[in-house]
Amino acid sequence: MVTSERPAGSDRAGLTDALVQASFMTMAVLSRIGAEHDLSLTSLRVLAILRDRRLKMTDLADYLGLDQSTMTGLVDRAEKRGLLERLRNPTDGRAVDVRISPAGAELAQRLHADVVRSLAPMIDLLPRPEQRRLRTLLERMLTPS
Amino acid sequence: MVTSERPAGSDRAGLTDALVQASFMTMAVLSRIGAEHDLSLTSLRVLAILRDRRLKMTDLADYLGLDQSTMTGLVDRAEKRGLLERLRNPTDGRAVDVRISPAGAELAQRLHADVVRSLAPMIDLLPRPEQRRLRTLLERMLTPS
DNA sequence: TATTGTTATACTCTATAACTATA
DNA sequence: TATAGTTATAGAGTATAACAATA
Repeated sequence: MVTSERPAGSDRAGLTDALVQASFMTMAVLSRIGAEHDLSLTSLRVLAILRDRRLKMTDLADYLGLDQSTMTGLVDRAEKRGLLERLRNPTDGRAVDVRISPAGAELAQRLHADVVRSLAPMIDLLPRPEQRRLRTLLERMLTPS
Repeated sequence: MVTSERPAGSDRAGLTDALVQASFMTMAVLSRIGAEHDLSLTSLRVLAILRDRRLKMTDLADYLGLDQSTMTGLVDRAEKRGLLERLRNPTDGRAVDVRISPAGAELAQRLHADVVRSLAPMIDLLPRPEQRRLRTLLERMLTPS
């Protein structure tokens, strides 16, 4: 779970705990950066996802694992702040597309740079070659090739 | 000018992205497991933290990076469900200690096992020796030794 | 005076249920 | 009928400000 003690039964438990702990640390950084711009973790994610994509409300909700009604509120608030735009879907009259605005794209870029910069102190606790190894291992775990 | 070496900013960006992606994946698993027991990610964490510790409200809030007033509500709800107990702090009349209850400890153990089991499919995408390497790298990053 | 915790308040996030419009 | 999206509603999570009790 969160604590770092390892029940001496399974090998997997140790890696699980390390992964969970690293995740909470990462999320804390993302949360702080979001909060500095009045953005929740979810809004941060929406912005990141829409950086290079235009999606229907439904697809966005599926992507985030949220209900459609939740998406409505999220997009409402982001649109009101000028970060996103709602558009008519050209092929389905019921659907609504969401696209990032120029201001939103600019913010998203700044946020990403901020995340990289904020995680650097943690990452740099590893020497460069180990950083590369860690990245490779994580990517192999994320991409069931 | 401080950096005369090849800055490898893109190196760091790659690891950052992998770390963020792995974290979101991990958090999704934790959220789902929490939701199955009507627990938020934060409540899940509280339970995990108190598994082997008894803490003052303030220390708990600091640990989680939350305001004290937020802790009040979290502990209220968990206490009402019989998962935690409030206790008088023996040395400071203002302070309130929080301790996990027997029922809470039992649930926490079940949750931890659930997390290990749920992350196993992802973890097992790596062969065992690589799992050990990943764990070592993560722990080295988490523990500024 | 400073610290600990709670309460009051307000806003965001979230899901469920009911609704409208389109397919 | 089924799907896409919104609205209404309710509850949890969160912070800020004001407060009481204790140090």
